[in-house]
Amino acid sequence: MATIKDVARLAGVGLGTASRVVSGKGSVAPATAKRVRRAIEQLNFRPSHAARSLLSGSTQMIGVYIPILKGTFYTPILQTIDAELRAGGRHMVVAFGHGSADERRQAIEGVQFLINRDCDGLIVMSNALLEKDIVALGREQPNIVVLNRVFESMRDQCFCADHLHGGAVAAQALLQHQHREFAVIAGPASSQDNVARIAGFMNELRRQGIDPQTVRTIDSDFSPEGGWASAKALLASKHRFTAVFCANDEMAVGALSYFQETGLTVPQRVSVLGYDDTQSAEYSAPRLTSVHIPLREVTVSGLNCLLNRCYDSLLPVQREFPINVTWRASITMPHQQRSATAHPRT
Amino acid sequence: MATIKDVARLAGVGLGTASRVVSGKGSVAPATAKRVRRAIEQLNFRPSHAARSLLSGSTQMIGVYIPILKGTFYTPILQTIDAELRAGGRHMVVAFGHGSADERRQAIEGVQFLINRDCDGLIVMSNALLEKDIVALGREQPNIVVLNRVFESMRDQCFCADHLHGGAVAAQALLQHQHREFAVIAGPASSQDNVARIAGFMNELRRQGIDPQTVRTIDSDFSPEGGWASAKALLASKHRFTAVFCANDEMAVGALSYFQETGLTVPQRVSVLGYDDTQSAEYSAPRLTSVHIPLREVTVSGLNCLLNRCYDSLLPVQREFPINVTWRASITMPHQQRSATAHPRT
DNA sequence: CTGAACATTGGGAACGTTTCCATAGTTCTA
DNA sequence: TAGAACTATGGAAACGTTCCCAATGTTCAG
Repeated sequence: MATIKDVARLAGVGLGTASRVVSGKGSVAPATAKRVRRAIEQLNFRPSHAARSLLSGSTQMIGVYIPILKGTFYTPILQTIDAELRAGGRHMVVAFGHGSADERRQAIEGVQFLINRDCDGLIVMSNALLEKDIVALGREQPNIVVLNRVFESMRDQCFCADHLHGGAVAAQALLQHQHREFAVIAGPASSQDNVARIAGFMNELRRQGIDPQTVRTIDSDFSPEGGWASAKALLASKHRFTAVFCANDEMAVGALSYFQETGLTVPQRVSVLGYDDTQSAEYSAPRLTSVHIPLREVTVSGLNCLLNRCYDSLLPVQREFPINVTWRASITMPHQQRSATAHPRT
Repeated sequence: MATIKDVARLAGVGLGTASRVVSGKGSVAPATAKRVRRAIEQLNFRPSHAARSLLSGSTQMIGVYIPILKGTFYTPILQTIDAELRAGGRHMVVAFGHGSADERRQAIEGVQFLINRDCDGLIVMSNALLEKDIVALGREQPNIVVLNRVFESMRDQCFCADHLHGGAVAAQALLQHQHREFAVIAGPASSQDNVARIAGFMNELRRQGIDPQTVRTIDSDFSPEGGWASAKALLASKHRFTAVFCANDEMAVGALSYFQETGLTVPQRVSVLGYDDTQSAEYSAPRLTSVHIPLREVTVSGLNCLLNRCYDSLLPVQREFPINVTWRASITMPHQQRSATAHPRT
């Protein structure tokens, strides 16, 4: 690989001049610049990032930690980060957890890995991390932004939609359609955003005169498998409900699948509401009505906040994110359906 | 950030000695090593990758280009690459295309970007790239491996399941269930692996005495939207069929969604077969029977081949990949169903 | 006791940039 | 026309490693 010295030699100029042409800083006589550019072309010279990083102390590299790359939730986030970053000539390096056990250790290791790789900044998503973990990590690399979760000790570096409100929106959607008997398929209790949306849902129910005690909640794990199994458990429990609120779309899809298997048609016999409005909601059978979280805006704001920290730029950052529901086909009025337990074919 | 000089000074040793302890090469007296390690601990020293790269000429970084991160096809690939790489202390940097128009230019730019970032090697997936593009790119960085597609000029760097055979497997699955009237929802004609699986499907049909002319094929785009629209077009065309072969799961899911909307129950009235056996097949409604491609093995083999090139390791590489079908609920015998066009409720 | 073999150590050179300073040449001002 | 103010240029220093060579100390065979 040609170096800038080769370029300088070929162009018959000094090292400094060649460098000035490459980086575009400082003044160079037009004729000289042209000669240098020709040499660059001829040698197919491209500056070494390693050398630049060494000198500048900046790698132009942002690390992203994602607990698991499965399902449709995280992919748009990565896509967004990559696009934004690459537009600015920087790049993204990713570390994934591999799911299953010991997520906390995985998260710590993953983030550590990214820090060791000299990332200028980090974007972290994890429910398994504890407050003290993030604090410890932050000591090594203060440029951290957290998505979809808030740590009290660093609120201004956390970007998260108001899931308490999101839960309320979900409840309203169902109440609006005259539903009064509910079931809930919740995410894991360890997930902060899950508990917020469930709490929001229950609060709104209470506010509208429905006793949260009457709703049967099953805790699951955000996966379609979990949704499927929860739907099964729900039906087995003989609890009466005309609508199910699922804490994310993946579980809703799993539930849809189970209902279909048992001949309980949606929405004719049960209404189903999803959450997140991810791609899996769009073409499920039936298409899933879901609470829409503007994840793109959340991501961009978080990223911008990070870039502002790392490179003192002044990118716009937004802290409030509107939540609404995307209406599709999985919800109808209950007088058009009979209670789920009434005639399950199972 | 502490440097190795600080470590040496604090430990009261020379630069070389400190370096020997850090890298674990060369001999150091146990007592000295201990002092150095303590200094490392105390200063929280971590070696600079930039400096190492500069000296060694290797970044320990593998670039991955993916045309678009949407749906469930590419995510397990990324997950696999990340896990394998990270286990070896290396890391992955990703560049995505943003879909839509001009995929070829996007792919070239994306790969160029990765090359400029000094990746030691590249994994590329793209149907839009031309033979000459990959050749040109290969001149700049010869360590390239291509997944799920084969370029004639670099067969040994391409890892791809035998989709011609995959298509045949698909046909057999349907024929086995007594189907004789078919429709096909195909991927884009520009996609090499798509045309292979369709050709394989048709060949097998012919071999078993069915005229491929009698099957109605609709070209689509691998997306659920496309599958949905194609299913609609299929029904509108009044073509008779008892089974649909979809060239990937995403389109199959879209088709399932459309069939559900129009009351055409699957598999009672139409059988649907997917391809790739991705996660979207697992919890669709009904669960989708799909041709299983061992994508993990393909990915690992490709990656290993690349690592062998980059770091002359001797990781195992596999070139033949078994294809079979994962049976779920979307296929049944046609005498249990009536031809799709017979009574569409539409 | 002597010299050879070996273990341990210190420090300079090099990797490929950018930045800064010094120098030379050129234009402008009074 | 003298000097000031620029512009254009070359090259040394520095970034943080690793590798190599030289130097020192230690052990051991004869």
